Amino acid sequence: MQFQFQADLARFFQEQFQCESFPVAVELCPAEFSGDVTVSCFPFAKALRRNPMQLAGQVCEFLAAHPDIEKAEAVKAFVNLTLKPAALMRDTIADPDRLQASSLLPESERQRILIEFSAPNTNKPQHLGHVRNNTVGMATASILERAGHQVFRINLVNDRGIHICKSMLAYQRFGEGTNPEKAGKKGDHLVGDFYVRFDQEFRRQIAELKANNPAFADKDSDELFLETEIGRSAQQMLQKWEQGDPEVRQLWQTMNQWVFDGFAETYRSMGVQFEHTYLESQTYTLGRDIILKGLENQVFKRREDGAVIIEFEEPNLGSKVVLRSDGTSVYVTQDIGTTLLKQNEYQPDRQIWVVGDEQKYHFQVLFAILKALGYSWADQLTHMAYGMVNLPSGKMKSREGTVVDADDLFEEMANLAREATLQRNKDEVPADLEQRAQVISMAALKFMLLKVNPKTTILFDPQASIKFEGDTGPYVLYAYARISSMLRKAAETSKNNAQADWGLLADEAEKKLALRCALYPETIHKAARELDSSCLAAYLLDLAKDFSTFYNRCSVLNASDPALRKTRLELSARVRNIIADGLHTLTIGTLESM
RNA sequence: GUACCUGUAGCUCAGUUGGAUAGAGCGUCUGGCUACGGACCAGAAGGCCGGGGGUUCGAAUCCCUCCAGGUACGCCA
Repeated sequence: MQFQFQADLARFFQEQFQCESFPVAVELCPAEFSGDVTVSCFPFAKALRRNPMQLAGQVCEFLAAHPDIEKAEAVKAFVNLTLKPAALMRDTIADPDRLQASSLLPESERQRILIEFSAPNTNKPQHLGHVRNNTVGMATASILERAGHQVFRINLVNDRGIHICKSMLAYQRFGEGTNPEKAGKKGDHLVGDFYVRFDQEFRRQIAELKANNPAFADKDSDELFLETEIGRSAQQMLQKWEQGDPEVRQLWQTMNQWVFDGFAETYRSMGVQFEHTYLESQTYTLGRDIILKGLENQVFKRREDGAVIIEFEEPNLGSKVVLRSDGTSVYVTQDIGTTLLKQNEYQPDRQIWVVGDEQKYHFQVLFAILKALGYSWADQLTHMAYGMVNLPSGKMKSREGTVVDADDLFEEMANLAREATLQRNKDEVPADLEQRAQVISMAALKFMLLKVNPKTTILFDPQASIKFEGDTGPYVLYAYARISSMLRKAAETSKNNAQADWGLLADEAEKKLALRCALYPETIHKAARELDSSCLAAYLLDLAKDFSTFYNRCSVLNASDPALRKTRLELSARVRNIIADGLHTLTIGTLESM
């Protein structure tokens, strides 16, 4: 918000106290006081080293005489202002271009930003946890872009490793030559079934093993992996894969392709897109040379057993193996390699990883190593750690089948949205019913995930499902559809060429709505600066709520005179544009009717 | 054991560069349709902001401590 009187007040301070100029902030006046906006005098009191109450008196006196202000009232250290409607509208929404332009960051602050998210494994379909990652990743990228940054969305698919070999092995043994077409199943689901099948067989063998060897009785099953026949076979398969065994590679290629095809469909439903997808099978050896070079430069050292390690000065980080004693890479080594690759290929000013908060330590280690290696950009790396999605029964586990599957969830949600839409349109089934069901259900789901702070752990109750009423995506969509409907009607019935006159908008609800609109640019800035979609989601709810209040109090199409009607239509149209802009920034679509 | 995260209304969550009487939604209870679209609006009830101490004119917010829940600390990824 930027009002004329703020600049005037700043000048007043300069003259009155012979001081440097400092910014004058305003906020919305709380509902329990009368006024449109409030000036808090605590910041001035600090800057000027004066009594805040006394300052409030002076500020009140100055502003009461200001031509834009109808009434100024000092309450303790606050000055509550009622603005003249014409001035309020002039400084908030009368000029939509200004609103649009000010939501972009200044040129000097815009960066090239690379954001990596999703990063699925190719042994199973995606579940609600991945949906949160994808949604947060896409929305964050989109928010950064909206604020003026240049953004590159990157996926790094974990397409190799023991977990994939498990699915492959189970397929060889129990698959009977099936494929997605024969099974009538999405490829990622089919491969996931074999992952679960592997685990069943593994657990059967573990039980058998424990029954026959009392010594194993209290060991946990991960420790006994190589004691089982099927575990050893999976290990052997991984070794064959690494040696490039043609048969294993062929099967790997085939099953991975099934999964990629399945993922493509899931991504399409969600509107997820990447500038580039890296495959771990092509990058996993990259970090090793850098480690060896670092070993020469004494960033790392070789332990007696041959492993290469780094010892951190920071005690909480301890020490970390970066090359195994057999010379192969570990997880963090691979990430060092891919980070450098991305840095070289995209030359970003900043890299962001959207990865679960359980990997905080990993990223601390990664960033600390890159810093130790002397890369100047190493302090421009951010781990955007988000919380898990848990079920009432606890954590989701793919191999135990206790997950909310992404595709199933999308389908259920779309069914609910379709029913609700039909319920509302009993007379005539809308031609675009499918489209509506898709947009509404995705809006509900994404909004639910985006309105909470990314770092909170979400509890998702499948029984309670996802609501379409109250604090939801559909509520915001509904405000948009209502305005659209109103504007359509206005276009049909408009017979006059009345001019908008902003001074006519004097109702509480009209002023509140205009003020809310004016808060949009700073909300975008905050969301981008803090990588937090939730403040934008909360803003859109407030905006939609303020619109609904206005809509119920102030008649638009049947307004008492043509100029008032025209002005209210203009106001509504601006609200509609902001809702659309905001929802699209959260990667949520809009509907003209619902 | 050490580090980090979380603890706010019955439930799900906002609110921290310290500022007015702590806010929404759901649920519960009252009202509002001769409708510019009821996926709505107006209102009520519901809180020692996990406990205790401290700093401050002022603390949900900062510091200390305790309690509860979660996560991480692999030559797994």
